[in-house]
Amino acid sequence: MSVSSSSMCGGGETGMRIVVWFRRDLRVEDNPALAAAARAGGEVVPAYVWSPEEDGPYHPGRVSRWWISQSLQHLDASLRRLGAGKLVTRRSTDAVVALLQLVRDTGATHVYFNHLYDPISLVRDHRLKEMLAAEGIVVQSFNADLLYEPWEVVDDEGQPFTMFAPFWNRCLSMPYDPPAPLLPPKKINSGNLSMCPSDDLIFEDESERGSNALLARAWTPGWQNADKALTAFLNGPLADYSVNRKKADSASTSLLSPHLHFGELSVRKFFHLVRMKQLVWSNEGNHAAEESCTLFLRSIGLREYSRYLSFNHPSSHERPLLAHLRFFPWVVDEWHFKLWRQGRTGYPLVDAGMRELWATGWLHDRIRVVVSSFFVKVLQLPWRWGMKYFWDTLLDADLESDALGWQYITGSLPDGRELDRIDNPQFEGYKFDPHGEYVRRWIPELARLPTEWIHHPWDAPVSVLQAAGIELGSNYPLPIVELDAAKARLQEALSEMWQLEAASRATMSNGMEEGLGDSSEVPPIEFPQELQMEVDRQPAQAMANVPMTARRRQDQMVPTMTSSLNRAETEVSADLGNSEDTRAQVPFHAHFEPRVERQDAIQNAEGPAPRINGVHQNNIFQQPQHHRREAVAPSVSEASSSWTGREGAVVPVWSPPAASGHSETFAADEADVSSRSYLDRHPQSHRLMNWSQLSQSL
DNA sequence: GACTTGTTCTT
DNA sequence: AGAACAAGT
Repeated sequence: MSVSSSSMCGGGETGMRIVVWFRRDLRVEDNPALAAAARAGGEVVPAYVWSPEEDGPYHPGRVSRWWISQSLQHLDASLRRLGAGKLVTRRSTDAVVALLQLVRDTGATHVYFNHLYDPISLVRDHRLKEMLAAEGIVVQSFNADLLYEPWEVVDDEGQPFTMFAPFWNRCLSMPYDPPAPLLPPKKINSGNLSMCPSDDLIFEDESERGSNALLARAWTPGWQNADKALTAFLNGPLADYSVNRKKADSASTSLLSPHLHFGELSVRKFFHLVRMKQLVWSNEGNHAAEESCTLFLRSIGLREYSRYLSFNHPSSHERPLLAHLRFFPWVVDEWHFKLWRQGRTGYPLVDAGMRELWATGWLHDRIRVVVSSFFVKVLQLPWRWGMKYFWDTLLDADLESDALGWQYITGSLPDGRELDRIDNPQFEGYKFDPHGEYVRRWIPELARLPTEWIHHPWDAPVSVLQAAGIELGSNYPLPIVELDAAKARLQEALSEMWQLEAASRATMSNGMEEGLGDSSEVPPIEFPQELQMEVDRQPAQAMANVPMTARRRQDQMVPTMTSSLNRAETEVSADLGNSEDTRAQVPFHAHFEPRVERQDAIQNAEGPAPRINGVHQNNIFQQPQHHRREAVAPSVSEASSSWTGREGAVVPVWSPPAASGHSETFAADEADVSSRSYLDRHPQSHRLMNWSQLSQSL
């Protein structure tokens, strides 16, 4: 190594020194990278790098940042208890650079970390591995996040699955079980890190402090708390999950997703414990409880599948998987987008959901489907906007899961929902919220409306509305888009989509050369201003420890009470107490627009609305998959054949999935030649993570 | 017991 | 839309 030992903060004796790089695996238990480091007996340098600029528009939102900060404190305390010095933290615009620096600072000889599967991490980790290897550092990476690595789960022909059901069936019938969870290491051998510089990481700014303090009332990040929550769920709501999961409030759900997202909880431990419960209940003949386990495991399966999909189709967070969807003429209407975010669409269930999301950073899975389906099918807004808003506001924001969810809703999965069938929020309302309690909790304006009308106030007799103190169009909006109008518009849009698709096919077969697709690519619809505010537009300064706010949306500001019990006690009573003032709880930017403007907007929506052709007019040509066989990158095929235990030195590297029956219809996000890097093939990912900027800072 | 008709679910 | 399932003829 080129660094002299005198400059090393760890003392510099010639032993094995291992940097354990924590990311979204903020736990001590069942953490393969940490366990391997502890077992190796060398000195362990636990490290965390905060480099949000790398994530481009998908850098963590306020609530996520709050969670990280809490979780890191918890992790640090745990590590110290085990004998580790301290969690070394670094602030950088480039995690790879920061780690190289840390390796030099500490004289580390090894770097261990656990795998991630989002497109940004796949590329970054691959680069890290190459650069460390070039410096003679040993890199080992591990599976901590999944039951099985994506490349382990393939169909009978050895191809990746393109549908969830067969994927999950295969996971459940693999010839070997997912590894049993590891216990926390008994002792971590620490070098002397007292001189090793750490940066203070700042995850919130002044304006966020108040809101964040409220989060702490409802959530306790940290792996040990995650473990407690897990136990509570397994012994409590799990048994009734199959009966209760339809209810819109969160009493029946596990509330574990933020813990899972940050890796505070090991899915494998989770999986094994649920399976044990299932076995017990099965033996007892408790059919409902057994079914609950099956259903719950399925939701773990969806999480697995989201990583699987992201690995096999790295652009699935920005481009529809089914090629024809790229021609869908999304309606670019920022006003509707705003009304949706504010919970002012005139459809009570949708509005209640959006207000809960804003207020708490949480939404029941069913309601997520309702609001996103409304977004995509009734408003026909670009799905990426909705996904980005979810990303910014959800406490469990997770790029892979959210991409899967939105692709599902958009009809971009071979086994997803059809795009052309509009769900009726009124019917869904009576399904998920039969007594209107959920709506009344989040839309106090409607609190006095009888259940009969609660999900369709526009049908209510004037006398009923008057008695309830509701004046539609002023107190509470009329539907911003009528369902019938939406259906008609959707049909139009779909036929336009098919026409464009056919036209592109014609162009393609008209003798354009194959493979020109990528260069003429039309970028996806830009995010509107409101969604860009969280991106730091300043040129990033290395090591600058600035909070990343250039222009910030007005913060979420309602107390965060996620357990419905808490909610019932505090917020409801507060809401009902003074129904006049509760508007203060409704998210809005600066002010409510005057009524007149709203009427305009409604008319506007029903008349010709501004549209732009979704994406890619010229170039959506599916790459003919000539290279199927040789399409697997060497490192991956090596990995899939030699991967037995956890001790891999293999970093998952994206490689194009070979064609299977379905991938004919899949968009060509994974064009061709295997020898080129993922980045060469994915110009959009360059854009996403500002690759050029990162390269320059090297 | 083979038919209907209705309901729920789909990532 | 279509499959799987339930409950009624």
